[in-house]
Amino acid sequence: MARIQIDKNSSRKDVIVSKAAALFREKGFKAASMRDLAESVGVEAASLYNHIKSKTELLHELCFGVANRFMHKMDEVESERVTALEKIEHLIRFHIDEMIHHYEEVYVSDREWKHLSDPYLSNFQNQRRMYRKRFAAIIEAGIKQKEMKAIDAPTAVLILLHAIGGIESWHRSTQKISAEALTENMVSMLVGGLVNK
Amino acid sequence: MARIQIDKNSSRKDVIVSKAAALFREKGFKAASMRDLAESVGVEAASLYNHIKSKTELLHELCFGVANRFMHKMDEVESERVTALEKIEHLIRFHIDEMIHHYEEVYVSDREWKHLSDPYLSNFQNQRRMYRKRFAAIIEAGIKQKEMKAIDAPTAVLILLHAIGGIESWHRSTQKISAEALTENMVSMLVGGLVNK
DNA sequence: AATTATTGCTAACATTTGTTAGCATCATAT
DNA sequence: ATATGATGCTAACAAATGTTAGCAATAATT
Repeated sequence: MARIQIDKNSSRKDVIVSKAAALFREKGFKAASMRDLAESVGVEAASLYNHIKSKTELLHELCFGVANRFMHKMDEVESERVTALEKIEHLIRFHIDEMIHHYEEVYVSDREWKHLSDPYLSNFQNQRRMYRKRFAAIIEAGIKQKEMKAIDAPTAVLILLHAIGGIESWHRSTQKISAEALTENMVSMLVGGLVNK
Repeated sequence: MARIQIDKNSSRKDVIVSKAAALFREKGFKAASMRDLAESVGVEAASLYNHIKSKTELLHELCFGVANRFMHKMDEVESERVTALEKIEHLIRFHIDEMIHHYEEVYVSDREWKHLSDPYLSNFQNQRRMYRKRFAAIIEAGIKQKEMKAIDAPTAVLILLHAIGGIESWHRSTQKISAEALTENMVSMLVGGLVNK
């Protein structure tokens, strides 16, 4: 009889959630079936329900796991006693790092949250809006201090966040430059686009 | 008896494809059903098949319609007799313009092409790869001419294309700045991130 | 060793899905 | 006015989907 293999510090549910992230990333939430997931876990579809309540619960776990990490980082960065530009760079580096090392979860959270259902959906959207507002506020502070050029802060946020999402293409490319080189190139280009030269 | 309304220069199929773009953008290709589409067109689901062969054909039309427009523009820009930096700016402006005025099609082509099936899938992926290669080549030329700073060209392409995809958020935001302001802000930040200051 | 709680399997379910067949209705051209 | 092709409708289909029930096997606890 098949059994879901676990290593210490991770429950069987964790294994399922993690496999779900990979699958949802590859096929999209809607196109990924519970039977697909079961196969990737090495078990029959019905058996998954001993560990999870529903397919959507998997999406909740992924989306809010990611959202919470970003919110926590925002708290941290906001309380740093450094220039606005440095705060922005810290956030950018965090985003890049997350996108490199927790690719699947972050990607799924970013692209598939539409398939959440209320009240989770509104909740998630609110968190997202808040996060961007706080991000924009830092940029506006930097503009006021003349550290950055006078651009529309919400637009800058949108550019930054989506640009970093492009790391998806890096993951899928056959000839990857190193993670460090990728990071420095991105930071250089994105911060370079903000500063008051 | 219901009838698909057409205005001159657009067939009934065009109407369906256009409604499909809006629907696929909103719900995603997999989650959007033919019955949804039929309702949005104002007709019964089965009636759609008098005009189209399959659901996937709709995705083909959208994806290759967009891809062709971008390829055509690339041909045009490559043959311009201007600096590499100007070529890049032209491409950026074209992307922004497409994303503003043909939002739904471009967005769907960008996010849902995974659901194409071979041979269309490979075909589309190839076109995409080619486009990015040509884009990167222009950047590399600009670097050689010292117009831009020495960054990894494929990474720069990935940043540019994904950043512009962020216009999606602009469309959905309640308080939009004008399309012109959006364009100039984006160009300023993206070109600013490239130039050798 | 015996009992209990976890975990997995088979079978089945109700829905939803894309699509087709067959027929009715409309618009257009003769 | 009649014929013809285009367009629409109802009904139905097979396949795929998420999920549940009931039972068997395994692991954990006493």
